[in-house]
Amino acid sequence: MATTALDLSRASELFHALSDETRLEILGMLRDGERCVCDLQDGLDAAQSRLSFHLKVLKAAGLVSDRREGRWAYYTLVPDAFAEAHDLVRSLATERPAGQKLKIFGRCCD
Amino acid sequence: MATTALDLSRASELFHALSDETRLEILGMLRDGERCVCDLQDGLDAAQSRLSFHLKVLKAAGLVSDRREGRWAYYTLVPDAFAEAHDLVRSLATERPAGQKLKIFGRCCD
DNA sequence: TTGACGTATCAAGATTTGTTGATTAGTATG
DNA sequence: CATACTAATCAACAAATCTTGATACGTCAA
Repeated sequence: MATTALDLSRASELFHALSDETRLEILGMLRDGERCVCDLQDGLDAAQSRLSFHLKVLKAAGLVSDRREGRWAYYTLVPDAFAEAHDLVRSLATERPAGQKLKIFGRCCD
Repeated sequence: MATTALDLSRASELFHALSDETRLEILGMLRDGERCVCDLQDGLDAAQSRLSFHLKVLKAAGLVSDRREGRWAYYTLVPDAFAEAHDLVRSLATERPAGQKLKIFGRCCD
């Protein structure tokens, strides 16, 4: 009976994190596996603080996690968050079950 | 051999359209099927111009389509766009095939 | 034709987001 | 210890986005 009242604020956070090209490039690089920030910098040639800013957004959304090792920081994708995004997209596109239709007080335009 | 070089600007447009709570609410209402703008207004109690603005963003991203009938405008979900978003999320989360790994000129941090 | 209605568009302002360069904090190395 | 290095944070600015209220446009009904 799980009702599918999707969490709007979570959904918008997730999609917002995915809505910037720099961040998508970062995620693209992480598809190969874990990367240190310095590699990402080389790959994207983005200013260090810019990269750091976007990594922070991605991490806040739960899409990546980080690991410290000595003076380096390594970032990795978090599959669960992608699964979550995936599900959100699907439920948005899915017709609401008959019993759960929204009631609007009669169409104004009939 | 289809290479999966995902279209960043398209992806960010799509996710940006999904990244706003008002727009997600609109999409949520459209899950029940086609709606006229006036119904959406009732359902969301949002100013008319605000609604119109968000519908425009959704339409520009291809997530909804509109249909005119007399003085009313009806909006509907466009399943293809959701399928596209769906695929984008999946490919972001999917490990890049071995042959297509990005080459970075040696890790700076080894 | 006139007036009411539904919707889109526009201009102005507010808010949020992203960029840049400088600084800070922590860690390794000489 | 002093220095170099990685990365996070901050402040200031720039740019994009959202909101609001006003106006314009097309359509319907009297």
